Amino acid sequence: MANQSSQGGLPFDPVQRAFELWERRWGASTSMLAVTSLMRAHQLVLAEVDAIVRPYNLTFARYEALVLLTFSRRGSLPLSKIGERLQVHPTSVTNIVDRLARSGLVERKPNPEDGRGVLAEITPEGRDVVEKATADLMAAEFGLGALDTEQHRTLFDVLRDLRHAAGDFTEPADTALDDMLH
Amino acid sequence: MANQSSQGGLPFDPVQRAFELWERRWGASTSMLAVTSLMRAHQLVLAEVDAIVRPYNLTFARYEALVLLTFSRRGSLPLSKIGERLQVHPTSVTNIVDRLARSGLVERKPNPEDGRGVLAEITPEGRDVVEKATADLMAAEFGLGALDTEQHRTLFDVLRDLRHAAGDFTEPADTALDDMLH
DNA sequence: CCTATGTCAGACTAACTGAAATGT
DNA sequence: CACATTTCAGTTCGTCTGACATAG
Repeated sequence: MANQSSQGGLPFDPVQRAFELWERRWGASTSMLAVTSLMRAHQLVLAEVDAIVRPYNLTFARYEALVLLTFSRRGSLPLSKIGERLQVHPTSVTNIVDRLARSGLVERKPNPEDGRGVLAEITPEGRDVVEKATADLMAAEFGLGALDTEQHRTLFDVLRDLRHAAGDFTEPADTALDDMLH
Repeated sequence: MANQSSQGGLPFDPVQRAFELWERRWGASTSMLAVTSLMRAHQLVLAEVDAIVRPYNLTFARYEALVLLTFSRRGSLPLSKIGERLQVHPTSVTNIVDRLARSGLVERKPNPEDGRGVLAEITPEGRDVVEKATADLMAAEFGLGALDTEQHRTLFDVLRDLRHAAGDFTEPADTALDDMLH
């Protein structure tokens, strides 16, 4: 993407600097430290994955929608389901699917089970693009190559607590994933 | 903000579900798991802090710019410095400062040390708004009240490694912050 | 002359509101 | 009828490019 965030490189950690100044003014706040870290890390990672996926005329959001379709049994899903799973606004789903359809990666179909509904169905070309983009993303380790598996897992664990508290899902904590990773 | 992301609440963890399906198709990728977690957590936290700060007619980005100004010696900074510190694009800085100026929280001044430059200077009303918004954010623990100090710190540590690898800053790892927090 | 600072116009992504069409 | 699904028009936010005026 060669965007703003990938060129800078300050001689000090701006997040830590902000924390120190903050502390003098309002007292130490570890949540401020964590939130600031999260915002900045997100910006950097998003820039990287967007750049990787850009040659396929995708954004990361569009890529995620495409992946979701490949995971469905029939290769198609109602737009409403896409919005629910990816947590994107209905009008944004319309927009994302339009964009994918214009690129020929997806087709709009009427939903045979619901006259109101529209299905987005992935095309063969869409499947091809997903495979290629996925290979690139995995080769680049989604921009997280500098972290080890332990750290990936730590991130997931802490952020899962966060997401759960924020209402992202209601399922009680389970151990299924622990089994898979060990 | 009462936006899209705060209403849903799936009966299962969508990130974990995606990871499981992913694994069957392309093999386990802990970086995929971490990135997906990061994206989703960011969305939720941003929605929360934006909502907290909204009554002051601020977004979190505008709030951050305002805080940065209160940290400066003279209460003013060149727009270029603001962009550098917050990692936002020059045209976005112009935009953010315009918006703050329209609300009377900031004033544009010519830079006496550089005829090309413009300073954004925080107004007394701006200082007042920062104090109030900060109190609200700290009361809400920046939306991270569900996590403990240990987890905040863990998040910072892992994300600092990530940011460092992504070129956010060049300083070698140091222990100053460890001293402060223990 | 070359570079840095900021602004402007214009495109793009995505979220949001509110309203409407269409079906269940 | 109330409700759900999707679309549309219009707004906001922030990023980006490319061009430009101005000044170091």
